[in-house]
Amino acid sequence: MVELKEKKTHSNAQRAVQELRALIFSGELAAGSDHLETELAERLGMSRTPVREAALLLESQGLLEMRPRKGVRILPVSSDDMREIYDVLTELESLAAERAAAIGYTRDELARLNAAIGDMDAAIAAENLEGWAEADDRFHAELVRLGGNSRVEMIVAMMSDQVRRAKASTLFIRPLPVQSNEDHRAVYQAIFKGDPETARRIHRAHRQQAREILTGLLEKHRLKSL
Amino acid sequence: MVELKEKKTHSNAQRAVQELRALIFSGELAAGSDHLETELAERLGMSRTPVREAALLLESQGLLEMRPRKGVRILPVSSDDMREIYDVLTELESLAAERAAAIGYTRDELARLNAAIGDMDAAIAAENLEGWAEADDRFHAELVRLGGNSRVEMIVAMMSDQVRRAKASTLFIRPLPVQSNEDHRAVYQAIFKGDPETARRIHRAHRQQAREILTGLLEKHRLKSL
DNA sequence: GTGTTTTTTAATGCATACATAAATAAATGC
DNA sequence: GCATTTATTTATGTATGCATTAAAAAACAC
Repeated sequence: MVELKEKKTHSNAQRAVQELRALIFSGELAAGSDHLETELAERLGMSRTPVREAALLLESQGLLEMRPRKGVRILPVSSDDMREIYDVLTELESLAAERAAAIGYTRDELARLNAAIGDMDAAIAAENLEGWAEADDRFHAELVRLGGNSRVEMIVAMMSDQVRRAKASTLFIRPLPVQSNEDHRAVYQAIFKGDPETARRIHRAHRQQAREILTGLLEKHRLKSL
Repeated sequence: MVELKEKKTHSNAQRAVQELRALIFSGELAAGSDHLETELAERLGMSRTPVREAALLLESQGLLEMRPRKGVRILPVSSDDMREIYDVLTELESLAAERAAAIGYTRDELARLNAAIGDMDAAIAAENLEGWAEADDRFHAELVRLGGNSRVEMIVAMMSDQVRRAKASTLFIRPLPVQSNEDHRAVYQAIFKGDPETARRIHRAHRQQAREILTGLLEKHRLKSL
């Protein structure tokens, strides 16, 4: 059998991280399910060593848990977890908004943020929920990037990962987020005008409201974990 | 040669994590220094495998960096890093203070927090800086614990680790933190009385001030990295 | 001496082997 | 039958070997 020799731009361990993430987000590795290292290794076509290293990383990111002899467990996210995560996101994103406003960006530098807002509007008009969710993610990621604190960026990315699956599950039981974009615009304006207090205050309120809506939904629908 | 058969309560990988942390905090593995996996493995009396796993974990915690062929680099902490870290700590600890106040604890449940404040007073009176630093750490850790958000706890612990070495280096060039404990008491009071807004506001101001003092010191003494 | 190519060295990334210990099944006693 | 012990299985944790390849050293040209 002839091996296809593809150029290896990534190490196997890196590939394992990416592929495991993809499997988790797609739900192929369901929340709460257990998987032996050997099984995952075979699935990814590599030995246990790089799989183990990848799993160790994903464990530190809170996506899974390695339990001796029970295999790798994909962590479910409970509504309590969701509350914790949203609280962290609220604080750190508000900080980012404040800092972004304090730094003072040009309209050009804020183009991506603005574009995300536009895309959300368009998606809402088209009732395209996935499109809206994608643009919303983009808005928040860009906001945090503009905040200029690499640690905040990292933590927010990590927490966002943890809720990503939940978002997919709740997307279709949510109300259309029409109010949401007014907040986004107001945050954008405050950043552009260089008004840190306003940027913080509005974004904070925005996030707290999002939290209430989401946790309310989860409880109403008895979704204890995702 | 007879092997001493000690009971192994921890895996080698866990031991490696603990010992590497200890070596880093003690400065035996100095910030900025490089160390080959083989060297560390020999030093810890185990093979490369568990050392590698430990290093992977510590990398995810921001204590070191694994660079192919260059070995494991113990990460220095620049004054910019310090600013980032303090900003994160400010936000998340303030959240914890607010939540702790909202939860409403009895005097008994707040005993450890109160004890830490007392110990700081005593240490200041005795001009025992290490003692003060230890009690200060204890205060902050307990505050965060009372906040009841496990993710906040984890992140704060991680960030605190990153500044731990810096604290040791700057401890003796700092002014005696006399004002500091008034803030601590006020935060304690607000939590005990169940006043979330006050708890948040005071702790936030306290942390921001600490940040200013520390970054000011670092720049004054031209300590670019630690 | 300086810049370029070739050779050598050696650190890592990964596969593999295996001892250990947990979990399960089988065997035994009553 | 049921409880208890023993045997068996098997997933992990770790050591080890090796191919790969980046970096260092050497050889070479000029």
